[in-house]
Amino acid sequence: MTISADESAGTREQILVAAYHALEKHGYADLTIGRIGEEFDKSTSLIYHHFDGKDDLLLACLEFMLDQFAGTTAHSDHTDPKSDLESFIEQVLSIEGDAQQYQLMGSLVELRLQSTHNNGYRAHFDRSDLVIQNALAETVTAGIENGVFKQCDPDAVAATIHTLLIGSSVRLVTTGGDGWKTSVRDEMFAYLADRVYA
Amino acid sequence: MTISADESAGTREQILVAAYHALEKHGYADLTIGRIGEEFDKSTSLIYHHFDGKDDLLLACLEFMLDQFAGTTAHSDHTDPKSDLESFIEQVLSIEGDAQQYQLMGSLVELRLQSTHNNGYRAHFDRSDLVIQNALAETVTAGIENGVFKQCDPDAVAATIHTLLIGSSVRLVTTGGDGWKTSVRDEMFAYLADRVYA
DNA sequence: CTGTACTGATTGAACGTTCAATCAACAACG
DNA sequence: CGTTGTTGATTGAACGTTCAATCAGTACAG
Repeated sequence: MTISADESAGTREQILVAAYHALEKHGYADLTIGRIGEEFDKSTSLIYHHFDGKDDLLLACLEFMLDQFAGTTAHSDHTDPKSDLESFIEQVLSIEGDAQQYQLMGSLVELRLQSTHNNGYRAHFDRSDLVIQNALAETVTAGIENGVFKQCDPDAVAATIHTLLIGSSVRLVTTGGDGWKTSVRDEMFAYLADRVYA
Repeated sequence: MTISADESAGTREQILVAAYHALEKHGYADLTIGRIGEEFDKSTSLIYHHFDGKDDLLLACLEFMLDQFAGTTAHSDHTDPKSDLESFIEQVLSIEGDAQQYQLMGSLVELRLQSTHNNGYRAHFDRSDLVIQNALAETVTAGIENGVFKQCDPDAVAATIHTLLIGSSVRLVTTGGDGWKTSVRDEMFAYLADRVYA
């Protein structure tokens, strides 16, 4: 999932991509309008011609990323729900390898925390959680219909996995050790084996 | 767990308590040295006489809080490990009721996120995770020895619960809906019933 | 007299945002 | 065809605010 914008893209989209790259490079805490401006070839103040301000831009950038995610994840064929589930989990837990994705994950958690003060962000992450959880629940439902999974509550399983992955993301980007990681993975798979897999 | 400092306390501790209350009141994002100064009766600039700076003060405040936590939690008699475990979980999941504790939980997540840029914070939360996980693991171990719990890996169970609670904390302070909460609670207890309870 | 605790004023930097001015494209009109 | 008016994109400079940190000076204890 690489994001780029050639010169043909509209200015507004160029700015969105610039914000994305600035997030990758600096994280949210060190993100300034100036640094976003450095990531594209026009003037920094032009941003205010296309967006109401910093928050407006970042919110649009989040929507941009979520659409990107929804586009790639949605409409899986659901041939192998078990591997869909496990590779989704693995993708989160093994993100340390890619430095950019790792930084981006940190930025996303930082942005999520802004929901505390800002209702716009809160609305976004409410929707974001819904999208991700529904994708997970759909996978579980498909597995039940395939007979690969036993009867269970797909939404509850999805909510639990998602919450566990949020916790894992936070620990990944904020703590040093990784002894917890294999433990959590093992227990999560044991939970799935007990409660979900047929 | 109420924190206060009467006039007899040393100035350094008064400042720590002031920082704690400022965190409760404003959250980390809106926390300034000035606002910490408002929370105690001496001059704001006095802070720099007792601490190297903002980061130094907040780190000391975190240590202060962790010691407080370790003091109250440690040395439980472990008579009823099952209820110890469940009330710990419930305490996190039901924090919305207490506005101050809720704000503080948000602040703690915000502070945790600083580990991304700041090694001092990272070291603290490494230790903090260790303390909490060890407390949980001790409870599980006690349960196994009591015969209330079946044979399992106490550290792995502790890591999983702790990660799930971190994720829950983040969702609690950052999202609106709470449909996920009862789902997660139910699945978590089902996980415990399958993997831990005898 | 010496050092420690403490204070109020001040500094300097960073940052989001605004704004007047310029430029390029294009349509209308005589 | 050439002039003029209009609109949106773009720029660089500047403003106002916030905030962490510093500093010179005062009070007081030993």
